[in-house]
Amino acid sequence: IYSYNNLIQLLLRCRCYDQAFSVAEKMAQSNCPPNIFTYNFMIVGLCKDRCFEKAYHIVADMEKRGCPPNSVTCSMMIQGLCRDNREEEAYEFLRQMVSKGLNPDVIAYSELINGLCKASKLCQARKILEEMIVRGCAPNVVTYSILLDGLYKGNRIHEADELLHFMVSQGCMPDVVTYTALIDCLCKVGNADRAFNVFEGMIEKGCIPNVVTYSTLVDGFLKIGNTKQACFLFQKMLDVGCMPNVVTYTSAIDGFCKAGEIGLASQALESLNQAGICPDVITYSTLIDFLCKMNRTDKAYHFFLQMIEQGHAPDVVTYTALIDGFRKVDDVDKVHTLLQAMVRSGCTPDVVTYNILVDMLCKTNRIQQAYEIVQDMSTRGHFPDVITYSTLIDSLCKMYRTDEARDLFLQMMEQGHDPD
RNA sequence: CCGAGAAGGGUGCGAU
Repeated sequence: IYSYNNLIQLLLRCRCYDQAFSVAEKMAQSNCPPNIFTYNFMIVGLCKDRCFEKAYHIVADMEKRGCPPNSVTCSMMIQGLCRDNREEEAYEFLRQMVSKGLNPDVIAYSELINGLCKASKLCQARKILEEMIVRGCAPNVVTYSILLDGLYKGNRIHEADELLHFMVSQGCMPDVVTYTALIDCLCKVGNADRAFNVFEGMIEKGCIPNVVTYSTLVDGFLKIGNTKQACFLFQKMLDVGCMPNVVTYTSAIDGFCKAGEIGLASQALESLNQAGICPDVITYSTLIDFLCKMNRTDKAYHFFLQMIEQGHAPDVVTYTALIDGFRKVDDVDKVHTLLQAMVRSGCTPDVVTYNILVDMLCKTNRIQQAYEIVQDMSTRGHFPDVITYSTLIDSLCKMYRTDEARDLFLQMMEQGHDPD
């Protein structure tokens, strides 16, 4: 059975589903029938490739063949469905499992809560928390941290505070992830100083910050322009033997660049290389964006070619940063070349890319073409946001076409976008 | 021999 299961896992990793299925079929007919691990391996593979119909089929098969799904099966299905933005279906699946007498465990519930939180369905997520408690499944620190992070990111700080007290009252102590989520929340609202207090508080309580905690704080301080404190934390993490990773370095490079501390930025880039850490697509995009903003599109393009050489595929953000750079130096040809290259490489322009094109057309007095782009983006499923509208409105106002501007303003509100 | 949580990059307007 071990050999069979290993083989199946290997086949699934190579996406050879048919072969994996036929091995499982052979097992079923041999004197070595598939066990729960065999089935769960198959389900995790299928979910990763969004083949949910096949996965459902296996779950049904398991019941028929006397090897009913367990809570691992359940949580993997929920995870897969949630990653495909099918939270409702995930919940339905969980309910079905419950009705068949299977008690989902804390991980299955946490998966569902995580999926709902990531989809900003916080009220539903809270309901699941209550539901699991009613069913006698105690949430753990992971469950609470998921919900807390969701509430923080949804700016529901007060609710989060209450939940934090509740979790502690249930004897569940915050861990490094719980603290880091809170620290990130404070940093994101520009309050890195309070985040730092939380950081000191967690140490006092014996909770050791890790590389994510430090990276969060370094980024938080850089985002409010406190280079000094960011450097202090960077040094502190080295002192305590916590090694910065590609995220820490990239965050530092971005922050230093934006603060105009070019010396520090190149130092960080050098340290990254010396530490033998591989820059990733975000590191490259950060550098490319900075160079573009300095009007050094030539250098930016050089990094763009270099990243491809190094085997890092540029993504929509990389292309968009470059496109923005080239249009700001009025290199319209390059903008079009890049757009084509982007689409050819399988990168779909998103609302930010479109907004740049809209702005480019507006600023060259081609409002009509800008409107056409907005039409086009909508048909491709990218709907204009408050920035698209502001770009058009600004340009119309500057041309004294205030009636049109007002119409757009009203249209924007009708579409549910509050003016910022 | 199988499953869960936290950190980094791109777009508009803005005083003289």
